[in-house]
Amino acid sequence: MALKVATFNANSIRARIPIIMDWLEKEHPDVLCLQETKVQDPTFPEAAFAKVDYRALFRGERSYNGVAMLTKEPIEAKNPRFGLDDGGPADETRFLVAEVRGIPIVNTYVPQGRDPQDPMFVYKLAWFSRLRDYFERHFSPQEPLLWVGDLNVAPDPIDVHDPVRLLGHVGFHPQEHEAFAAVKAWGFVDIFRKHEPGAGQYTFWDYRVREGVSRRKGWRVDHILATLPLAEMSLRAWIDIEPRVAIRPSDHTVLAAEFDI
DNA sequence: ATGGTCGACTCTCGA
Repeated sequence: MALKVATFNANSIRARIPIIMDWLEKEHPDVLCLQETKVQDPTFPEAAFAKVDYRALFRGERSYNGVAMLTKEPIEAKNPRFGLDDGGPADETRFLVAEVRGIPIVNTYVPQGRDPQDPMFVYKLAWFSRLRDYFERHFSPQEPLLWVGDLNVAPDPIDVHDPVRLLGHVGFHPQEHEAFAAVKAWGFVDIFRKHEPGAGQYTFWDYRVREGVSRRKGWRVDHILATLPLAEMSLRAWIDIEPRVAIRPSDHTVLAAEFDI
């Protein structure tokens, strides 16, 4: 049986309802993880997704952040949980874990970092370290586990359009590479890379770069990672550009993967 | 090209 999982930084879920609904109807994913929903919980557009038979888990705030998970199947009762649990800032609008068909799925909106000189950059680096600790405390690399979301880091030179010029910028900084690699080293396989080894495949284009999509000025900062036993069951992974070029485009687009479980 | 453009919301901030 196939499990189709996708992730999308919506940059306002209310502004993207049409393209998200279209994508659900086109692809029928089992799970769609969303970041930057930018909406408080009472205003989350739950009914729109219920119309196309998706349940929603969400935790948001006004203007910033916000995570959600849309699923076809019920979420198992022992989950979900929002936020980290290490005594630091929980960041409930950036971290959501829920179990679908027995597989825990961690959906994160990693702090963007703003600028390497900004205190939020240090916070971002620490966030990766806190994530690794979370995985260490709650899970085993020998068990199926998915980590998806907007991780706000392009891991390798092939993941940005100009690795020479961009090296040292937020999102493509050696300290971020190190921090992300340390979490991956706990036991994750980059599922997109496993299936698509080529350069120039991006999930994000800065609005401010003119004709960024057609000129391929992108970044691969959204990711789907899996522990080894689950990675061995992955069938394919792909970036769907359509939500980015729709009438009301987002700056990110959809990343999806399919597993034979 | 250290700019540019969105989205949320007061107007400027975050990305």
